[in-house]
Amino acid sequence: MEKHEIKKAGLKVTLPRVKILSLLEKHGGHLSAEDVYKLLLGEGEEIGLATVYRVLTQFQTAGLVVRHNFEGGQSVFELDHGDHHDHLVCLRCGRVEEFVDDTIENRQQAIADRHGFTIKDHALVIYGYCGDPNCQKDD
Amino acid sequence: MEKHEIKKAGLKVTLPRVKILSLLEKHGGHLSAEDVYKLLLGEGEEIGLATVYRVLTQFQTAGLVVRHNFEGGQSVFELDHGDHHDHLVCLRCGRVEEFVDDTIENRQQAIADRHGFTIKDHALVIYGYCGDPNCQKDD
DNA sequence: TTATAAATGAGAATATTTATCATTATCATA
DNA sequence: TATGATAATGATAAATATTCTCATTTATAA
Ligand SMILES: [Zn+2]
Ligand SMILES: [Zn+2]
Ligand SMILES: [Zn+2]
Ligand SMILES: [Zn+2]
Repeated sequence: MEKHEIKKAGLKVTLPRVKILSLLEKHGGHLSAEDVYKLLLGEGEEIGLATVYRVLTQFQTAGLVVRHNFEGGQSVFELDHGDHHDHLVCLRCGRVEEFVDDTIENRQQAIADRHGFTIKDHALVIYGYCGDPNCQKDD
Repeated sequence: MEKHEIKKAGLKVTLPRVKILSLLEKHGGHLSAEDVYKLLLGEGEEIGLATVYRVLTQFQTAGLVVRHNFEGGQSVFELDHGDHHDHLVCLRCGRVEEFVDDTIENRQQAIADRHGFTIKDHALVIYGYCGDPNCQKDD
């Protein structure tokens, strides 16, 4: 239940927080702050955009969600299920697919070691055209 | 010579374009549009920020520079020497180091194939703390 | 040299995100 | 359950990054 997760994160259980977390759980995908805002408005909820940004950032700090900075404007957020993954993003339709590759993950560690870096995070995004015929046709 | 590269790119050879390209060649590193703007102002050049953005975007389109969207606000630009590479970014001092790993590059292609994606581009950024003692100490 | 088309620079406009602050809601305690 | 200290909210302003507009200047080919 959302309330428990929010409490566990050390945050007060408020209506906006419950609504945002529920939406992320229901939707599943990768949503921008504005997406979340508009979807909640569409559901008849009263919420402010500033609150959405604030809460998403708090959820990120608490480890409930991850933020991704794909190309093009807005950050997107998704629930953090603890399973790190990287992304394929379609430049035509915006579809996002997820993947993990242990070989890549391991190579990154080796590279960081060689450069004397301590890894805190990483982001691998493959941009391209997804399998949809409309996205594959070149113009 | 810069003039030739600009002409080759199908762009008129103008003072701002030559200055920006020279700066990128001289500096070598990863500069934001604002960095470029301020460095040129510091050299006594008269140039507008809008022109810097415009020209960098044109250079990117022409394949003279690459744009990277690291975490935290501004895009950064570097000369495109045709040698693709990915980046290590220090979260403390901002240092940027470059690397290429053929294994990672190949794995990406395999992943895209499996998902039916046609790769157009990709970005791999490893964030962490670089070797500098000031950056390694945790607080 | 001149005409034409393109480029520039200043500032307005847009887009995304964060900060401010008066009001409201939460929740531990009584 | 009522209360009050404290934290959260939402409207709006502000900050940040980038793009657009347009009058003026500049490049280049004839
Ligand atoms: Zn990964
Ligand atoms: Zn994902
Ligand atoms: Zn790469
Ligand atoms: Zn680089």
